[in-house]
Amino acid sequence: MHEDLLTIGQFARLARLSVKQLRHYDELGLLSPARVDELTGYRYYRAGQARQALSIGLLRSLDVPLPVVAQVLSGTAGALEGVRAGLESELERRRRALATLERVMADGLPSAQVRIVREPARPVVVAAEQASGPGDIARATSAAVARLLATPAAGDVGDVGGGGPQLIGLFPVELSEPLTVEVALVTDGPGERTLPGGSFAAATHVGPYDQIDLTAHALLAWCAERGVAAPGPIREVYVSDPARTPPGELVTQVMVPLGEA
Amino acid sequence: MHEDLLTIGQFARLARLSVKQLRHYDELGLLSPARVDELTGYRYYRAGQARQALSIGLLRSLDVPLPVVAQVLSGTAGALEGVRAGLESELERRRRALATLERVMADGLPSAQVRIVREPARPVVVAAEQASGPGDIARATSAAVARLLATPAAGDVGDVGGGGPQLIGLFPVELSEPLTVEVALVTDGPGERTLPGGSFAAATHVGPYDQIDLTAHALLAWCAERGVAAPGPIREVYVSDPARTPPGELVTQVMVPLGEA
DNA sequence: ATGAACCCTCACCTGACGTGAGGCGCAACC
DNA sequence: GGTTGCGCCTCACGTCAGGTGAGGGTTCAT
Repeated sequence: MHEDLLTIGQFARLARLSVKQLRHYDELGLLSPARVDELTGYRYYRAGQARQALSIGLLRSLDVPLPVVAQVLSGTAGALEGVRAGLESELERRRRALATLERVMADGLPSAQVRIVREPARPVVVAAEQASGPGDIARATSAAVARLLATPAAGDVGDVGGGGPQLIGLFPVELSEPLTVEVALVTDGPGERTLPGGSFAAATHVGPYDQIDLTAHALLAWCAERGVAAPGPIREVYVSDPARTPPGELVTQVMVPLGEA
Repeated sequence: MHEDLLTIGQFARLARLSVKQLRHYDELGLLSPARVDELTGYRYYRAGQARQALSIGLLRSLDVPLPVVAQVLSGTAGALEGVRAGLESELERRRRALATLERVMADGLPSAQVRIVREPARPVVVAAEQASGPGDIARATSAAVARLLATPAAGDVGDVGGGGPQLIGLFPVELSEPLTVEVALVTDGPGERTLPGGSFAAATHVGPYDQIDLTAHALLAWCAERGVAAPGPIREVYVSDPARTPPGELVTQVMVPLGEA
């Protein structure tokens, strides 16, 4: 009687999905067969359901998770925006990861030359920013820098070595949340805070900012092998002017505090 | 006695890994503790193992899978190349997916205007290429086009409408492997093969080639709702010259065969 | 001695299916 | 009317790199 009903295999070919996918979507209530034989459990679909099935396949090929697909199919507007944002930041993260991986392949696992330096305490003004995870540190840092340089109090800044204002990034050693990134700007007069001095293990990073992890890891390995745990945040001193230097030649001092001595 | 041994928690802080990760790596044999208390099962690590642990964390942050991390740490050269290639193609796929998703968000789920057209049989020369999966179709197609246009037999080509040589892509409806993509070039005289004519469901795609899926899905939905299964490969007729048209304005005819009638 | 912090194993959860086992159902052919 | 072969069913387990929690033992400092 129901000659316009298709078995799951026929429908799968029509919709370019696997039988397993269709069963899974049925189980989730995302696409229920038009009829299910109560005795045998056989699923039967109408040809008209193929549009829905194809839409699921299309959205899945765009990496939209099934719960969001369900929202889209039920007509919820704007359900895709969160997915889009997530995919975009994931894409950006992967872009950086690939570039860094290529550098690791060229240079080998990082092993920087480590020096011990002594730094005086410095008066600074700071801007803090919360990062939602390790992958968000890059965004948080540049946001903090922008806020700091836009502050009117930044008029009284030092001009160390003639290289423009001296910025120092401060990053917690522990990656557990909440992750607070701080950027400090060295001032001439007394600042709102004093960045403590002391001795540091330091290494020079040459290359894009998003590959600083390589040098930081080498530095942390150096410290760890000596059983030293950093008593404060890792510092990055931005030596080059990113507006005038190509990313591959940017020079950054990376420093791990060793103590006040 | 062993005062230089660290508990798993201390070592985890030093290496910026979670305790769970360290236990997992122990289980996999990737990073075994220096000593395991036989009575209590407590794991103890040497500070010197931190470099290894940090390297694992670094490579994991670059999306290198743990088995490959193990190879790298055991000194296998070139172990990363396969990973790099995989990450690169995945990155490219995600780039396309994001652009397509943004178009879906702007235009809604695809619903193209479908016409029924009749096409004559045409003499053609063809180039075939294997694709290793749905994500590889773009590469395979452009490889086939390049091979076809480099063929010396392409001298006798038609110049339909003055728009240069007429290329037609042929893509199987089923996405199961092996996936063979073919590209046909219409010739004036008798070709090596004859592309069968018949009636087709056709829709016009405007936009980049990697978003043709949108129009194809709309077309397949149209066919599926009428219970029609394509008896041959889907055709794409490239109307615009990709060398002279920006990707957003490229025009392509997408056609699903309906039969010989 | 006691409490806090630390550590152990075991078991189950994530997403979106793929794979395979073991067992019926269905259509067609002889 | 039997048989063959394919299609369909459910159930259970694997993927990957861990996270989460239960329930219980250990270590260390008061």
